[in-house]
Amino acid sequence: MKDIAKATGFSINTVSRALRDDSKLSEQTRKLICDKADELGYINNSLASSMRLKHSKIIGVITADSSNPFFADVVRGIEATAKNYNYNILLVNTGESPDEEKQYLKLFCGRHVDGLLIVPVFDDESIQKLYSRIDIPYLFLGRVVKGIENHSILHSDYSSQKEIVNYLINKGHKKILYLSGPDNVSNTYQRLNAYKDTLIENNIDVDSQYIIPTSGHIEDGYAAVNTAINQGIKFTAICCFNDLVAMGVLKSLKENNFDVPNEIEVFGFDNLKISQFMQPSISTVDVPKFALGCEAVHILMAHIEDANLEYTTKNLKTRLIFRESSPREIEVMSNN
Amino acid sequence: MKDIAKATGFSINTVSRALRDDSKLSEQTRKLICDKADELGYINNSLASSMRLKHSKIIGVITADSSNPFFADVVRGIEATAKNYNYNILLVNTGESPDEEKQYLKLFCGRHVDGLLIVPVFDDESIQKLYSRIDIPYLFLGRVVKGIENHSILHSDYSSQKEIVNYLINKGHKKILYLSGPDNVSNTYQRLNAYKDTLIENNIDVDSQYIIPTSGHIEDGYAAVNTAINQGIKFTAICCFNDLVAMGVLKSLKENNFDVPNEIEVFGFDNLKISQFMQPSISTVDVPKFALGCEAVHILMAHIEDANLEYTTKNLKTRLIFRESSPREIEVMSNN
DNA sequence: TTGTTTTAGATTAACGTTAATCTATCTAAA
DNA sequence: TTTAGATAGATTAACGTTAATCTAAAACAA
Repeated sequence: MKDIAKATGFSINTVSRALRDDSKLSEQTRKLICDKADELGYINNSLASSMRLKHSKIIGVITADSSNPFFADVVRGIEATAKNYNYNILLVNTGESPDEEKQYLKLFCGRHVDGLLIVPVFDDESIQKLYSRIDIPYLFLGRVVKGIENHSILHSDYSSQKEIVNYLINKGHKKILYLSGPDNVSNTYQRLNAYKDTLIENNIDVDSQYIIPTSGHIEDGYAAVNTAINQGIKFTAICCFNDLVAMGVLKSLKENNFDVPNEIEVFGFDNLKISQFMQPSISTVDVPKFALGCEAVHILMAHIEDANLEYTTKNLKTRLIFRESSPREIEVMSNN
Repeated sequence: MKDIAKATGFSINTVSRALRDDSKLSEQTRKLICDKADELGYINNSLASSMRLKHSKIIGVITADSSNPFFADVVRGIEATAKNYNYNILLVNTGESPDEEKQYLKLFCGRHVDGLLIVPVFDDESIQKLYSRIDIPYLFLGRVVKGIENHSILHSDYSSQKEIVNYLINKGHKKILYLSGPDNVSNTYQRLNAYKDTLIENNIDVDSQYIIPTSGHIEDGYAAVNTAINQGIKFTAICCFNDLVAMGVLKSLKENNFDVPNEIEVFGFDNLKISQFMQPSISTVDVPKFALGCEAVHILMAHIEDANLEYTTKNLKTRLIFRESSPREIEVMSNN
């Protein structure tokens, strides 16, 4: 800007105004300055602007793992919507580590992002304290943080998982394997509890052998089922923490010559795009991932615009999707 | 910092030094200040620091689509490596649009990122001009930009694709469908040229009917094969621009009752993790995605540290991976 | 005692932008 | 002719941090 001022003879401030159409400078002056700016390849230094303006037009996104297709979709939603508001996103991954989460939280505060969208880990007291101190608007995506109410935007984990288990039980399944999710993630507990509760409500014993923890990756599903089979555990259906796990499950089942769905039915969770391309295609819960990201930005923006706006937790609708790995028709199982 | 200064009675500058262990203040003073900083929950304003320091410790990443598992892996590599250098990344997606690329390029320059890692679109003159003006170190990932040499870090697209086609021809295939990639991407041309060149070298006519453009998504592969079959095109092998397309191909083939690989062999590209979990598992080219990201950061850092370092293009090694969709054994085809 | 060195900390300018406030000039109405 | 009002642009302080430079006091040697 200094160079432009020097080159055009105007004051540095007049240049700033011209570049922003701020005050009514004469069209002639404005044009002159802007042309010179183009010529010199001027690019506004947004560090300086942000510092002065007290906002950065950036929203910080702390996700667990953006290479996971689930979060990737959420992030796409965030990005697309943020762009409409003329915001950019700064994206980091915690890999589900509370320490990373804390570190990035501070980083973003220091960079003065205008808002924060977080896929948080579940259970860590010091994080709670950190959040209580943060004066930037923030929202949790698809998860809940103990002790911090009303900052989440959720998808109905508990009820969806219940629906699945109920459906399988109604179909006659009694031996349902549950491949659970990673440790420090609220969805894991909600889904697992739904599984247990539903069994109990239907007078089926909850056998801890039938609950296998995974970290939610495709190879975990593969390994878990292999192990279960080797241990001689008998089952006629498998509920997976997510579609990725279900994909691994399918491979193990195939290698062990189990017919899906006729011998074993498989249910995933999330409705990743690939799931419909698997053979067999995977029955699952459609979680509105992209919409979750969009909605989160909308809500966050409302909080950015009005610092006094009260937080409320929102719950997004999901729906079961029946595909080849566990088709809707009751007949399939009634034959057995 | 002002508050800390006020609270402790030291000058604002002494506070700054204490917080950075900069000069040798007495341990007592340092401790006093740092404790107070903790108490007040002080977080360094990195906007101000960056402005003063002339570096941001951020590297800007412009990717085509980070929800694509390929780029997701690359980004993971970038992120992991950047973290070792104590850098953070600012991630944006262009969706293969030259305009977006230009816009983000300016954005990052304005934000004074210390370096730029870009998955660029191919063919746009104005972008060339932009790049020539940028005074921030930058590298292109896995792609080439016309007119800007030596800024790329590549994987051997042309030679890998040739290897595949040669392999299929040697197996006896003459009718090889090629599902090509998106329009403005250098890999598309390199792979397509490899396909054409190899056919010609083997005295097989290049029939334009056998080359079907896709935008590289899973549903494109599905649609393309459906169309080809409906048009009555006969083929015994399909080369896909990438694994995603191959996955769509597999579904179409299955629905149309073609046996893979006995009737039709399928080859992908990229070696996504999921590819080995497909049924049948997909033969493909292993592109070192994560390593590409890592390597890119290493090189970029070298350029950040030494502005005069000369750019050279690096080519990463790939290798063919034979799986069920096109197994290695020659016997498979020699029966036909 | 004097002078030199060391230690501890303060003063100040700067990074690039913005915005409140101010000044000068021109126009037009009273 | 005088003056209010509009128009065009300049001056200046501020955002939060850092670093070069400076000052004061203490420590030590000759």
